[in-house]
Amino acid sequence: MVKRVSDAVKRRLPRYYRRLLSLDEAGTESVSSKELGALLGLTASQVRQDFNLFGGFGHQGYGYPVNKLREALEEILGLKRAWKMVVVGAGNIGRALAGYGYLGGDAFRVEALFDVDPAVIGTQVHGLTVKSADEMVSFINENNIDIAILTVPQEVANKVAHLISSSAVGAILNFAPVKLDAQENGPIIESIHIIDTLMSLTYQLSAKNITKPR
Amino acid sequence: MVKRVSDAVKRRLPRYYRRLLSLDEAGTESVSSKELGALLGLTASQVRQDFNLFGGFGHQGYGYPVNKLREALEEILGLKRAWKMVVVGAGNIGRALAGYGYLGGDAFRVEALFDVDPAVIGTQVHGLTVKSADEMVSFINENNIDIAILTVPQEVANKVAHLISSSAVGAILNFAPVKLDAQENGPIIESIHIIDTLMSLTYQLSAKNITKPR
DNA sequence: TAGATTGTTAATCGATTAACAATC
DNA sequence: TAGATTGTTAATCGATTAACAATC
Repeated sequence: MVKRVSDAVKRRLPRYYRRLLSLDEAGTESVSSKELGALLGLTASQVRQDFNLFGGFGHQGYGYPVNKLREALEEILGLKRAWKMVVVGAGNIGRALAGYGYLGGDAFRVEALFDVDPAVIGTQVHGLTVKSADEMVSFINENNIDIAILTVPQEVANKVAHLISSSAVGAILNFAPVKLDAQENGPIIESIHIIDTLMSLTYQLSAKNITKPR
Repeated sequence: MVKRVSDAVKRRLPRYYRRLLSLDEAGTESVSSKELGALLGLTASQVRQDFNLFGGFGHQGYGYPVNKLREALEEILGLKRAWKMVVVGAGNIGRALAGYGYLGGDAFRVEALFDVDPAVIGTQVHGLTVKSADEMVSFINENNIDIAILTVPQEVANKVAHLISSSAVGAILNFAPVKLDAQENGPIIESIHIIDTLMSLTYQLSAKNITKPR
């Protein structure tokens, strides 16, 4: 009954959720596929196709009940429970993410922060004491960590990712600007390449200047 | 002669570039579309199609000259010049990005960091003195800033984005978890929604457990 | 009821993959 | 030369859009 969920849909689900959350908080009772599509830059068809992958949430002539759909998405996205995370690498980005609180909610919790630098180990970051990377794998396993956020320098990213993959962690969120080698039966990997997005901007800015100089 | 570059290609260009850079630094002279595709998880066809959008860089029977292709991508992506940036919002992520240095290179430079909090204004972050948001637009215009990195709380993100759009900035890199309203003839906007990527992970972790419990 | 809007099938569009002649 | 690999056209695949009967 459950159809295949494409990557494109997978990426849209959080966007639907965020918007439905804000509609719900604003007290909106229902929303049509057309309205929601307009808010997100999608067609009404696309919205309906997407929601129908997970079941019929709408009512003809009425639209979708905001609260009910929000709840359903919360369930689908796994936001009804808390997820335990560790941050690996206490550099700029790592330290920033260690203070991460989810939109006022509590789905994501950073339980520990690791580094290899003796000068950094033992220091306090957002109420956490930086731990030695030597303790990482055992900490992940003993504390049932779900997600490891990888913010180490690119030179060692794959080495550290391998180490993480030897633990029981479920997923890695990678911020290093390298492609991590996927492991057979290893953690799910998603990457955020900030530098790629910056380059995409400079590409567009450069291309723009060719056709339409400012 | 230049064909339309799809969003999918636009997102692959930085990945090609990063890989070619590391191949070049490793002294590799040539790479075939098959080899490069394998390194990036793409088909050889796709690699050849992509490069052919920008001209014939390859040689039959030989492949692509790494250094020449890297140079070409550097040109295409606009990395031969420096881009001036400001960070708007001196919170966790903003402060982290203010210390941003590009992969040892010098294409991206953070020139200033702005905030509205009087307690933060005037403090030092990575060698920069946090400036008042009141000075932002004039600073952007007087210093020919190319890119504004937006790291303010979501509640004010669109308001601040509007303000930024009233300046001469070319692009906004948005980290706030909201969709920014696109402006007619306004800056190019790209967003990095960290929370969306986390939700995509928990979706996958949840879906995984339904079919294959651990 | 009449109007609105869904769920779902069919049509379209675009991106990816395959194929292969050209040629280094 | 023979083998390898490109550039490019054609085929396939999948995602998006359109259409419309069902129905609230």
